[in-house]
Amino acid sequence: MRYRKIPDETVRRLPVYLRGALHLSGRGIESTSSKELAELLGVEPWQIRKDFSYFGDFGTPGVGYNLTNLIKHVNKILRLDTGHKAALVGVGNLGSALLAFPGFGTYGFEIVAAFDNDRRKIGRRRAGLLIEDVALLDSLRVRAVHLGIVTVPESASQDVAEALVQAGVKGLLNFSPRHIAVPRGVKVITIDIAMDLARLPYYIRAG
Amino acid sequence: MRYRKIPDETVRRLPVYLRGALHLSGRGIESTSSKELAELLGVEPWQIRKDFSYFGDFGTPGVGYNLTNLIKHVNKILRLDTGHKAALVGVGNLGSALLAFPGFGTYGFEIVAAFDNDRRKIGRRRAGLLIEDVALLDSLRVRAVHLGIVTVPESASQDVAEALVQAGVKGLLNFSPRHIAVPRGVKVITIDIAMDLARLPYYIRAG
DNA sequence: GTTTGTGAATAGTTTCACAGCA
DNA sequence: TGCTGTGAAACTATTCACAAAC
Repeated sequence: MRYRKIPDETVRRLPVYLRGALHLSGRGIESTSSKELAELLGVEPWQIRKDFSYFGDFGTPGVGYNLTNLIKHVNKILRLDTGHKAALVGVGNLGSALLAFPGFGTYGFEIVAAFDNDRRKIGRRRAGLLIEDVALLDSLRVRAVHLGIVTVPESASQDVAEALVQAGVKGLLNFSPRHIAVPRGVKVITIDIAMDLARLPYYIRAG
Repeated sequence: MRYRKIPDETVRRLPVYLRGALHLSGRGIESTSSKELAELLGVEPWQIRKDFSYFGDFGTPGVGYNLTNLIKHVNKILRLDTGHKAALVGVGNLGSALLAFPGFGTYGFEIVAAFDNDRRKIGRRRAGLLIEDVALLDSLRVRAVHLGIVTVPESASQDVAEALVQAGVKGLLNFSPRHIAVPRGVKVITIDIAMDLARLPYYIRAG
């Protein structure tokens, strides 16, 4: 059935399915089933079918899902079909690692700008990208960059986020361990690495 | 009330509260309220109170929460009170960044070993830590290391995970973009950075 | 026979509203 | 008065089971 409200959890899982579909497709496979995809991704088949059911008929009963078709549809739903430019702010250890990280290309992202406030870094290059002065963040508006990756220290992340929003950025991937307040219409996803590690010991019983 | 089943979502949020409590405590503040903590962390006050209610009486009605007490209790619930040793496998860009990352200390973690399979890296140092041969992962057992951080390429992560489990590791923080299968009793938390970024465009309307 | 798509049942989580304590 | 702690209500998500499609 079409046009029901899409659960947030479904949106969270769609990139997982997309990753699996791209993986299989990259190996020359043309179609898959919810069972096969579920096994690959470590999820349940009915979850996949249910999630896809919110968006319409992806598959063919008795046969499965055509991968090209599946990838095309999920890309469209997630608005990944047009490609996206991102700017990274904070070229420290983590920032440098992300600039060199090939994984963003998988989903059609390209980091087109890097900023820092350190005079010794500005003007240099990392992973082929010129490091610009963070004071000149506003140039992102004319460059049509709508995504920002924040890898600055905790103490600077709110200010940097505000500057990015000021420059027209609509989505932020925040690696600093704190909540970032943004206006309506801007979405922040925070990855707090230490915090994720902090959940592990709870699940380790009688170790 | 004590000893109800603790929702997974509550366990996921406890490190957030801990982070907030540590932040306030570090500024010399002695007590807080669910309202103040909620504002700091960008969550709702009743959510905090509800979550804490699963574990017993943390607070004082009319007053709030004593931060020292709160931190001690949450640390204990999350089993962070004893400290944990972690080993990192894969000293590439991301791995190197994580070795230098100070945030793990916040929750009592220490990375005590780093491994790679690259002959040119083995024997060298990163962030003060000797890079060891991944073939000698088994030494982790006698070193009582129970947590592993996996920053190897996708193609190697399942093998590395199995070697870590073989060496007695009970919890894995996986940065490779794929599902890792592990035996019962071992917990994996996967951070797929590109995938998190891939969710952003969906939430950006009329941009 | 196989696999999808989905209502219905079940399970889990969030939110409310307020009693009770300091 | 102010703030916690928590049942109950409202909401959301997962799981099942099977009819329909190939």
